[in-house]
Amino acid sequence: MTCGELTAANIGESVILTGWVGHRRDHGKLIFIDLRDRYGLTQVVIDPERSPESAEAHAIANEARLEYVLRVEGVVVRRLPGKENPALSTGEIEVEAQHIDILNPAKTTPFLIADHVTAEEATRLRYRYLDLRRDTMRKNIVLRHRAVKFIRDYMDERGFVEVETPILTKSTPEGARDYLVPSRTYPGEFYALPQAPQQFKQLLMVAGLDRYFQIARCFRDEDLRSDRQPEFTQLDVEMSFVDEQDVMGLIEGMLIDLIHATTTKRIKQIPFPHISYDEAMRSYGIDRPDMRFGMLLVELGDLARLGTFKVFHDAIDNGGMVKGIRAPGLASSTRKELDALTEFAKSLGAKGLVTLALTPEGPRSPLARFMSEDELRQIITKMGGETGDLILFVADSAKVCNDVLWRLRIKLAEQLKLIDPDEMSLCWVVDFPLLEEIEENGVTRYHATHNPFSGMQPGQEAMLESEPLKVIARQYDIVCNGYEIGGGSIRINKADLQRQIFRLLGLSEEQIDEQFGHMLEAFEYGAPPHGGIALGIDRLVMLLADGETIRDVTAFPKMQTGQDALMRAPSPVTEEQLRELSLAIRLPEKTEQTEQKKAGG
RNA sequence: GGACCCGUAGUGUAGCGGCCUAACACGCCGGCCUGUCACGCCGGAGAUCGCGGGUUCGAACCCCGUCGGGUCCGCCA
Repeated sequence: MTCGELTAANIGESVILTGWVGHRRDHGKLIFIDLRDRYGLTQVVIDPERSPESAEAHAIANEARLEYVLRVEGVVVRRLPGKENPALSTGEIEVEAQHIDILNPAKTTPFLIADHVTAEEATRLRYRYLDLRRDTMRKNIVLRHRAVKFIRDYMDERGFVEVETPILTKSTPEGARDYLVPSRTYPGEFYALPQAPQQFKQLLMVAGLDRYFQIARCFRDEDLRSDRQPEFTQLDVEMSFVDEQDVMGLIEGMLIDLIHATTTKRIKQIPFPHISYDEAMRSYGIDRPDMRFGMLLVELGDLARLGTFKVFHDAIDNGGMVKGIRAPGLASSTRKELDALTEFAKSLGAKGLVTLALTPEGPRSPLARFMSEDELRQIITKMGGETGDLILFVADSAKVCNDVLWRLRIKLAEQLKLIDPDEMSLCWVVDFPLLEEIEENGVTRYHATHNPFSGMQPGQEAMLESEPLKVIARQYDIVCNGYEIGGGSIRINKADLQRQIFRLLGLSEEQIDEQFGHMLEAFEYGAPPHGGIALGIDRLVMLLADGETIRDVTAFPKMQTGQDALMRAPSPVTEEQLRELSLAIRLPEKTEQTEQKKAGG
């Protein structure tokens, strides 16, 4: 019998409940205890004058404190008329205690176990087992279970086979920093924890497994964010003899059903819209557009050349652009509010913000001094401005314009309450460039935007030599509410083409053979055309749960420093353990600067 | 590696140069209470204001450093 299941239908039954003391309301004679377990809350009432046994129960209830573990024997009774609690599923009844055992007392907890009480992150994580007793946290963990269960069933029903791939594997040069595990038997050599099962799943396709998936743990030794943990879980999928539509169709269907099965949220648009990378950057300034609201970015183009406004002209002359965003109803913003927006923009790298307020009395803007009324009107028309709007411009490089405006767009939407919390907006971002140019130690080189295994649009192989940056990948990202929740591609399955990509990425023949020889070799034994996708389960569940951070949907997450506050990891190991692994610790030397500061105080 | 925010009883907050002998709520301890449900009432304990240094007649409050947590950039799909 659980604390969540008793209803009027059980009236008269003798029951035994076990759980934690959630609340205790002591009226001197009468005592009410809200007994809590995973399933809910049941009110236990202790009346000392009901019977000789209940007097004994009363004495024990008198001792019980918050979070004590109790076993209650009693009878289910209907609550007195007018005393029902409609907020509770068990609110029609209560359990009249005949006998109570304290199974275990509890120290006063460092924070109250209640949803309206929140402690600092570090305290919550240090006592995670208490934090997880809270209603929302427990619901999040259960929701995560249901989501993963749903996904497993969905994939299974469609013929996918879940295959476990190694956790101890090989370090590879591309991508994130690896977590390394020293080998005892091969002194000086290391395993690496997988950043993703990418290569294994492709090898499973060569093996003819045809439809693979895995709820896979992945590891990346990079700094944390609210939506990034060093270990995280992916739904990893790979399929043979498929094209982009097959993979996207499968995942789209799964996400729609998953959202409907686990939440009451509406999906803004089905089928999910497709948007090209270029269009996403143009209209949203970011490759993971939040499509729950409008306020698209607009580039002024030649209109920026109207008038004599030097800020605009300079931006264009320096190869940049002028881009703006229209905030409905903000024309009446005060000087102070505009300054705050400008400060925000500056903190993101803009030199400033050019404002244009469309007040009922007419446009108010620094621009007015530098152009005619007619010219200003052209710009307003281009921006779709209406009376009452505030238009904000950034004049800079494309990168700065986009960086500033996509954040400004989100900030303004939150401010204007344009985001409906009951709505989810998903979209596919497609037509990514295969390669991008990055600068590393002063040297520019090519870098795979997704991963080095992504294929390219048919017929573009020749462009790899002539204009590699214009090659479009067969890649697709799935974006939900402005979060990238997954991405994948149709892969390369030909050894020579794969080798060419590695070369373009700057790997020597020796490196290719050493690092990826096994893949290239496998491709020579009849590798089928194949492609797949990986979805970030943590982020996905966070969105389903309306969470602010993936820590809230992870049972035992790490702090931003990468430490586990509960287990106190990482931690030193013994000299003996190091010796077995042929390892010696060489700590970084203290910098002279630190010493000087201390001495100079 | 960098920027910003936070750090005051167990928890969450207020106080932001002298009205502080540090306040409030919840929790904790004691007492009262037979219908509460974030019960109520009365009383009590509990804080060297993260730590170190400085400025000042005087610092929780200002400055510098440092530690811890968070958000972000870099990094990372």
